[in-house]
Amino acid sequence: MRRYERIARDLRDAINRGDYRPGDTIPHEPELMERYGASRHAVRTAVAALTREGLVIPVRRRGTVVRDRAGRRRVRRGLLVRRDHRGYVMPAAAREGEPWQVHGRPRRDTVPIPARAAELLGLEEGATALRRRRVTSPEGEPPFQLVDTWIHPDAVADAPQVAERDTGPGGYLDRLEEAGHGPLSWAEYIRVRMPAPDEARLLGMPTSMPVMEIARVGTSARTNAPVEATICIIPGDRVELVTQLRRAPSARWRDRSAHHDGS
Amino acid sequence: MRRYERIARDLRDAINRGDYRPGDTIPHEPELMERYGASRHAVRTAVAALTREGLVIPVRRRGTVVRDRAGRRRVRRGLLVRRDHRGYVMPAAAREGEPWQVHGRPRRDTVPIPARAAELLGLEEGATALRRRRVTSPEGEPPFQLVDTWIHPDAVADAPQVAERDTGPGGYLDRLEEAGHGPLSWAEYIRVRMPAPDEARLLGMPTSMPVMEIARVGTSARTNAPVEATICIIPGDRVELVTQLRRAPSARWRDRSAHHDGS
DNA sequence: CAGTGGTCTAGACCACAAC
DNA sequence: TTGTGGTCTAGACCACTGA
Repeated sequence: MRRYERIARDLRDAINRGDYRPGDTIPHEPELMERYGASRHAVRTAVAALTREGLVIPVRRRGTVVRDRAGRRRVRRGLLVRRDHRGYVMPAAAREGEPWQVHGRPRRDTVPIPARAAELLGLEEGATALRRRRVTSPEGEPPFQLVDTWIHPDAVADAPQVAERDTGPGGYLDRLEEAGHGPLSWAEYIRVRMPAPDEARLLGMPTSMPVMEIARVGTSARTNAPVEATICIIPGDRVELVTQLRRAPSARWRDRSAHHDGS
Repeated sequence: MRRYERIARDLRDAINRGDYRPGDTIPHEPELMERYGASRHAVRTAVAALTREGLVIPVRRRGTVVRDRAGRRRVRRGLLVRRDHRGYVMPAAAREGEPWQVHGRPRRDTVPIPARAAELLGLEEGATALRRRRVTSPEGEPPFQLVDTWIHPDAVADAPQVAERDTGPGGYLDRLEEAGHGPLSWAEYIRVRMPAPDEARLLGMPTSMPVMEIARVGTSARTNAPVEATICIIPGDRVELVTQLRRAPSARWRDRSAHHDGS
């Protein structure tokens, strides 16, 4: 067993035993170096392993903190866009009636549009667009998802209220639909990738843990072009998509009583 | 710009320019150390960055090889289990009639069941079970998916032919259904994680790139318990799940002509 | 301002796997 | 046998940032 493996194992066991609880810090680097007679590199390699596993997260000035692992949420995937009583699209992970909270304060900025959002909206990379950004989770849990909503500049021109702080009853989607783009239709794109540093920071997750990216693009019924894109980033250890499958008509089932053996 | 960033940028540009083509090796470590006057650590950090991006993959003895990036496949997700003319479940990524190939030779082993498969089949971890393992891709492309099929030991007892090399017409699923478990019903579970070293090796991908894990569990109509689980691992840069969404009945659309503003 | 993160040097040894 | 991967030592300096 390698030295860093031994250090990592000891720390992992201690965390799993509860010697260190969520929010506690594990011993800092100089102490681990002394305790194991190891170089800083070896200690850092050990802690990096725990970080990749999502057990701990380094926090500047405080030390390496044991992460609150809230467990995996099963996200039931259907084919429906659900909207809550205010008209906002419900998080796919939300159970009916379940209270959700916002972490920090939601942002509303006009920023240079990154490659992925530009691709989804059919824009040039580097142009600026309106972004709404918020971090949410089920009530009482650590951050679950980072949600960015991008609105196409043309659509903002059609429905200026979508750029306001208060988008009015039913939210920005109703404004877009009223402005001649309704009824919107949506497609969903799911990818796997590593988080950008700012995404990881906002989600309280290590950059070495992958995320699931769920992008939903709303297309105008009038122009048949994308008008809004919502990109949802979820830490990989927090989510599992679940779907009940049906048997396709071609997926025959022959039971043993019906034994005519047709090719 | 950090030294390793500069090295990484130069190599990235050279690869994108086509100076190094898929299958070529980039200059090896001693040469890069000399060319940039950098330590091995700095050079390795630079190459590690390219590896994370999926541009290159280290191959023992050959060097660091430029990866054949076959691009992302859009996997249209529906709710149906499709089976081909032989009765086998079709890869979700397969287009109708598209030829697929197998990489290496399919394996059929009785091995200790890992945690994930045990969980899906409701077995104790460490017990042994029958695994069929194969790596497939669309014809002519590098490995796309690693598919492991696990069959519950009880189900093997019910339908011994599923453990044979030739599982007969319609494949193992027909054998299970004939043995009294039909019609099977399936659920699908999608997760995000980092690959195990052997998974990464079989898929020709770096261990620092995430994978999408798509698990399909078949449940017996008779016992109402899982009888088979198929776990499909796909490199994160090769796949995108796509779903067309429908509007839920509650997701009202009010057009501007119908302006009665009902709360 | 302490304790991380990140970068960097200049060495070392062993394992592994493909050519 | 060669060129990786991986591990390790023993240093160094700077940046960041939250208590």
